[in-house]
Amino acid sequence: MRLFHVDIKRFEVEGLATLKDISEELGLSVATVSRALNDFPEVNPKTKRRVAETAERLGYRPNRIAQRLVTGRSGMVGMIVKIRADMSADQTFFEVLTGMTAALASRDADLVLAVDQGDDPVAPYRRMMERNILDGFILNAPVPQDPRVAFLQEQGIPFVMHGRSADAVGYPFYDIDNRAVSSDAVELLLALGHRRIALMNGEARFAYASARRAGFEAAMAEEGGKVPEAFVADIAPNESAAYALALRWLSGRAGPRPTAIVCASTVLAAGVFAAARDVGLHVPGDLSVVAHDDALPQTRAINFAPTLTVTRAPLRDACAPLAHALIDHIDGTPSEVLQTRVRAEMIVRESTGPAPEGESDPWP
Amino acid sequence: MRLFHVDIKRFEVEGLATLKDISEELGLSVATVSRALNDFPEVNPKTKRRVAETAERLGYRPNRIAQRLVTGRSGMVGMIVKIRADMSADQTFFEVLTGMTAALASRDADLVLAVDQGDDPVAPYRRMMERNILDGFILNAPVPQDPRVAFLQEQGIPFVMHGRSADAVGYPFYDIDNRAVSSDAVELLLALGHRRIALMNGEARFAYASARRAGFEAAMAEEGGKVPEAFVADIAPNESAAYALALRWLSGRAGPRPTAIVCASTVLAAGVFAAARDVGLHVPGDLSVVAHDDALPQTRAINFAPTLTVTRAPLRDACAPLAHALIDHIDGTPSEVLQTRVRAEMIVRESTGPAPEGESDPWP
DNA sequence: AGAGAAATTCAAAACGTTTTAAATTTCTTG
DNA sequence: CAAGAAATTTAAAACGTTTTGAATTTCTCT
Repeated sequence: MRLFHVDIKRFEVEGLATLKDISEELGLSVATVSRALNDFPEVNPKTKRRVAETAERLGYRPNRIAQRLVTGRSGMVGMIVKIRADMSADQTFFEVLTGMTAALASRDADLVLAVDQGDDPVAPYRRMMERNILDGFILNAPVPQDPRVAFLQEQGIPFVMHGRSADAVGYPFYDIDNRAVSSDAVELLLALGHRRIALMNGEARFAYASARRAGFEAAMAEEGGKVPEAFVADIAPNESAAYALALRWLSGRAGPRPTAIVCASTVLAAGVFAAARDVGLHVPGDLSVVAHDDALPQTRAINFAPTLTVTRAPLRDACAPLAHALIDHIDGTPSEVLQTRVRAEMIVRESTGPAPEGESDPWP
Repeated sequence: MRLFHVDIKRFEVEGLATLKDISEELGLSVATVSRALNDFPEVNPKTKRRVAETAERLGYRPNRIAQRLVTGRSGMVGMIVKIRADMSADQTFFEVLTGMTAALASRDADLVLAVDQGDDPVAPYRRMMERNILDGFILNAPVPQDPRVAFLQEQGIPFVMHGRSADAVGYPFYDIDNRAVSSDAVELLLALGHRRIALMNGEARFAYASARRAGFEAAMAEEGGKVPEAFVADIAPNESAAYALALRWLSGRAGPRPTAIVCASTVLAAGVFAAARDVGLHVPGDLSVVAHDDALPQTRAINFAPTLTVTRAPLRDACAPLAHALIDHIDGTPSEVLQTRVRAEMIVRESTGPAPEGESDPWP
């Protein structure tokens, strides 16, 4: 690529002042102007005021590129968005996007998005890194042994993860206790007398799904129960997949009917509700349903009839902590103090009730 | 914001070579290494080869920040995405995104996205411009007297527009002939004997909707027809709005029933189909339907039953021309030669047929 | 061998900013 | 007033790359 300098200059913003302009007008050095604007303590307050006023008047704006060249920092952090073949993205996409944009803005940082449709999870990071413009990355949807982690750590690129790829990791993250998401739900249902509890989990490839399955199975094992394989399922995150599976479970075709189902999301719960209705089961009289709720506008648990009992962890609550963690990490804070674990809140609503009479037999 | 240099350096990529490393190893000047890598004609081919091989071996990658500082170019172009209050975006979003990303990559450029939920259309551009990192912008969904255009032109920032805000504009664009979208549909329907043709248009605030209304009304006027106001409607781009309006039209509550409807999108056509079915009308026997088709995967005209007659202009076809126009414009090509107008293709399928017997009376 | 032309490479400046360490100025004290 | 300390400002180098115009090298011809 042949780069030109002469013609391009006409596209530069007219009237933009540099430190040099300010220094000439005030009879100060460029270094002093820079130190004044950056609030260095040894600069006289009066000098600081004069510099600030002149900068304002001349419309000075720092050249971020020049800053980046010297400091290695641009104030821009990246996020890669995975696009599916059908041109959709995870439904949480915009929620995260807007929350993260706002949170980063409070730290004078900008979010830079890029999309990816490829098969190599690392390639888009490599590509964005090549520009050498970004300060760091925000990662989400971790898988066990996430190759992105290895790559970014090897390259020494700061990043934070929404979720985590393992229990103990060497990077900053914000994660809910996914074991507790399942075990809390199981404990509530056990307390209500349920013994045949099924898990409708998220996609197996994600780390959160592994943790939830582990938490579910551990809680069931505490009660002395071993759940049949058919009733612990990892499925695609859509209502129709949930509907089909729930139909099989509730029709008795897969074995004894569960009296309760723990769902990975409110979307799956909607499918379960529809299946229960279609086989003539009443929620919660015949079947109790608990779901995990990311508190997305489109899938509100309170919009369900009956209202949905949930483990609730608003996705949006992750944005500010993640943004701050990333900026702090870029500033030099060690990873260990930037790892946030939160427990989802159990909110009992109408979709859970006592196990039906005569339906307290455990899984065989 | 206080910027630091010392501690941050530990995040720099290990082992990255600079031009200086190459020049030292080969005993050449930094200038020659640069000129060799940038294929300057006066550099000896043998020298070029030696430089290229050494760069490859040392893992040299250009520091884009340094290039940007000298040339004013970063190879990154921006696009602002409007997010609605319900956390959704235009359904064309991902289609444009992926197409544009690929097209820009072929020009060694990257797309940088930012989201906006505010009320001021100009503010996000101002904010992104403040970083002084982007080479230009891609704009879409123009409105008449688009304030973004005025702002970016005043600031001398290169941009291209998908669509245009007026008939004659001073910036590069890629646009379909929206007048012809309507008039082509009307002409087809007139040729089939239809006289009572209604227009279900897009949102009035967009420039394309104005053009389509004008084209529709002009084509109907050619036939000596004046369409009643009630049958030329600007509506929200969703199926339920279309369904409700079509019900009113087809029930006869708004006046004589139209024998044909021209829809702004396939989404609206789906609403019209549903309404026709619900009032017992047959498509195309009782009602012909033509829609504009952006050829999005989710809203395929061939997925309709009966298959849909459309004016077709795949949204994706805009991506490469827009990407190239922007890079060329940044390179100095004048706007006038970067303005592309395309005519949508008329594809006649099953949803259009002759006007029903005894239904050839024009609008009153 | 010398002169002139052509080919090739180089030194230096530029881009705008930050920061180290030195220089300069101001203040305090005897 | 002079000396010393503290406060403030500055010169210079750095960041990595590009490009102008000059310098150097190579080639050709007499």
